[in-house]
Amino acid sequence: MAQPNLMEDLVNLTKRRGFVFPSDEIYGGMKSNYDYGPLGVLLLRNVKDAWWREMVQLRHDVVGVDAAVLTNPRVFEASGHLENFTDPLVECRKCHSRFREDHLDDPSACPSCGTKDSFTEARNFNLMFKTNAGPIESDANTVYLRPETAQGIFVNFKNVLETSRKKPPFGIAQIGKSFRNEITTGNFVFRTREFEQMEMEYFVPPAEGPKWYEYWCEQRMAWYVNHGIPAEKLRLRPHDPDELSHYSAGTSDIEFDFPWGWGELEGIAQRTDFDLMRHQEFSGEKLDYFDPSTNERYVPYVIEPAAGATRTAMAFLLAAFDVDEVNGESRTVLRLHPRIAPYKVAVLPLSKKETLTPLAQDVFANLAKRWMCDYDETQAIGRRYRRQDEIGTPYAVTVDFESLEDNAVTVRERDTMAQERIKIDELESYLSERLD
RNA sequence: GCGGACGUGGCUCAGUGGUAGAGCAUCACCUUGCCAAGGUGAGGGUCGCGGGUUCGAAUCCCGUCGUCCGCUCCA
Repeated sequence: MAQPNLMEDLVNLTKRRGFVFPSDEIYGGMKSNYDYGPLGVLLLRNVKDAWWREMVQLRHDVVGVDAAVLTNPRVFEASGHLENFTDPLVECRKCHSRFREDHLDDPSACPSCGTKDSFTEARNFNLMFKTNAGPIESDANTVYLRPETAQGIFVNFKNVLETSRKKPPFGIAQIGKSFRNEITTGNFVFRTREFEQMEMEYFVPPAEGPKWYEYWCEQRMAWYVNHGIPAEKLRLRPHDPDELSHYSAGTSDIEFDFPWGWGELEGIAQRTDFDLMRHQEFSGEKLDYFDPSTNERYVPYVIEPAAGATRTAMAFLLAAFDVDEVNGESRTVLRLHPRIAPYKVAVLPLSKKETLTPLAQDVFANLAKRWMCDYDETQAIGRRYRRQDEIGTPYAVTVDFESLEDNAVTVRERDTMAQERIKIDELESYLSERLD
């Protein structure tokens, strides 16, 4: 059904039910910083786990790393981030519009006031956070918070190649926080200065670059669809040549139809051999691969699917948010894919009567070994179903007075509200068929 | 950073100079017992924060922090 205030409704839900809180709220908050509450941490972890499962666990050609956030400045000299990861900004003195200096030739970039000759001096603004390692602040111990996780993969290329017995085509995956001192943040958790990335660098023989680029574009689009985002809410948008990053020979964005317009969830970039060559040059270490089958040595080309975990979590929430009518009452339901839903199962004793508690807790204890489960015995059963609908729990298991006799429970499904009587012995296999 | 709108209990909002309110939510007890919003009771707000004007400020003024929209940017 139509959701004119989707964004508002979702933000309220995430606050009310404990998905996302503004950071440091009791001190007035901090701009565009968010903390993840009891449900949000589960959601976010599930997004990352689903990605890792697809990109690492189910593949024999990809391994993972977890590199440090604090990074030697030399890494970013080599990567080009110190030089290029900046925005030279000018401001119109009259209307205070701001422009990138290098975009001033574009006629569409003229200030709305019509003035073209009253700009401030260009100020270079590097998007990397800088700090100091050790007690003394000096240029000698400057370190940077990584603006992307990718460099932690490139600098470990040789280590992984030598220890993992992988050879191109193969990939190195990493999930972790990155930091960018963005000029403008906003749209809830969409653009924040601290965010979490899920990146994979896939190293291939140079000639195979285009082939693998297409392969990963398809794979990644399918991942979102398979995890519950309708295909019509997604698109793959190739970058124009002039919007390419300094390292890219071709990039496509996977974009989601956010309430405010299309926004990027993931970029799939052909980084060519740019990064490895530069690190080779700056570090003096050889970062190539010797192919014994051809007796050739080459620096691999890289295809990089780089996704934002936090904004992807938000896209899943937006796509899942639904309100429908049941018996004249409205029901808010998050139709999240079971793999993404914070809780997989809610165990609900029909009554709070002590007679049901031991069995219900027993059922909970068994299911909790395998899945994240909730347990709720307060108030009417219908109300409890609604509460679980609202946070996306795909299955509710109800223990009733019959259960004491027939050793069976009612399993209620979130989307259809259908119910089925299942023997407690068979509960785990019944659920695992639907959840795993 | 600039322009515009805004900021009252967990959520949605009323209150516009005279000692803080409602609905929902939460908790307890009762009732019911398979699709929420029956009963009784309770907890919870120095009205974002800091100054100022005033006998008196949620209400007026200034500053600040934060949110949303636009410019901008990108995972």
